[in-house]
Amino acid sequence: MPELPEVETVARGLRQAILGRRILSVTLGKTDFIDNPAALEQYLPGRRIEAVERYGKFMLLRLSAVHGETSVATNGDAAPASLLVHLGMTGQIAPSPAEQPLEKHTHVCLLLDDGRELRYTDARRFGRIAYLTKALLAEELMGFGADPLEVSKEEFADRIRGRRARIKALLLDQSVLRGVGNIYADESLWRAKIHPARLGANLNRKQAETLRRVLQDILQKAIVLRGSSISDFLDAEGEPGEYQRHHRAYGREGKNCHRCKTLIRRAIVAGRSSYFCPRCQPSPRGFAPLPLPRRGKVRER
DNA sequence: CTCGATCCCTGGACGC
DNA sequence: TGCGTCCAGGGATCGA
Repeated sequence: MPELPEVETVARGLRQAILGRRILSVTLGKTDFIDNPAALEQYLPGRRIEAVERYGKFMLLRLSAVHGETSVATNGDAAPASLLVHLGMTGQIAPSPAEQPLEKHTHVCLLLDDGRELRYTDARRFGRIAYLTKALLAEELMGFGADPLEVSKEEFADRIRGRRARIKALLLDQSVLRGVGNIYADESLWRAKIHPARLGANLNRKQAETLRRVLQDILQKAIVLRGSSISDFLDAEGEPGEYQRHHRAYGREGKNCHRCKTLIRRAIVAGRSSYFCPRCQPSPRGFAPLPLPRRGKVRER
């Protein structure tokens, strides 16, 4: 599940691999996850990929203007634009030699001017792709919260302590912080010894600052290790990440807490499976974890 | 404002 | 061995 570290890893790989390439043509498969498929076919060819940026869990491929000849490009769509890519749960994007057979679930192929194709595959199609003009992009990015790696102590505390929602819900809310998902929310709460079901407003300043600090540390370490591969995340080079080996809470139901040996438990918080240590992360009143499953469940390495 | 429920989608794990 | 069922989850949306 690509979150900030995974998306950052992919963006860096893409930056190395396709910066400066020109898009020659577009081939689409299933398009129900693409905002306006016709716009991709109409406006991408001829444009150069000038930058690859990350914004929360989005990747932004910055595209050059289409210059010169008139073509059919009307309504101001010759200006610089962006291709927005969200990997959803199972999205992968990577360049391949154009002659290489297509992986299953390949839905977008961008033929590049060096003979390769930038291919997007996504089994579940929870991802999103959109061709956006400058104005549409600005509109799209409105309403997102702070970058968790950049957010100041004061802003973080304000965004968390001013809210009566559960801390887990706040960490997952992209309008509070952009880029945190289920894995890094649980990992940072474990490190900060804060139960996911606690309310943001009930955290004191010290707890909020601890949470910010460990979240930043975890995200940075995860980026260095190229993200977590728990199901099928692969980066732009087709390589898995390594951070899953460092998970202390996520996916560890029934295993020992690395601090106190108590069994890690699971509960549904904010509609998501949440993993925590019932001893290190004291629960709010009346909040019970799910019963432990009798048989072992999937394990990560 | 905050909550839960529902939907989208497929592959893999699990139970019998 | 095979088949049905459940679950994973980011995000949108809707009703309470």
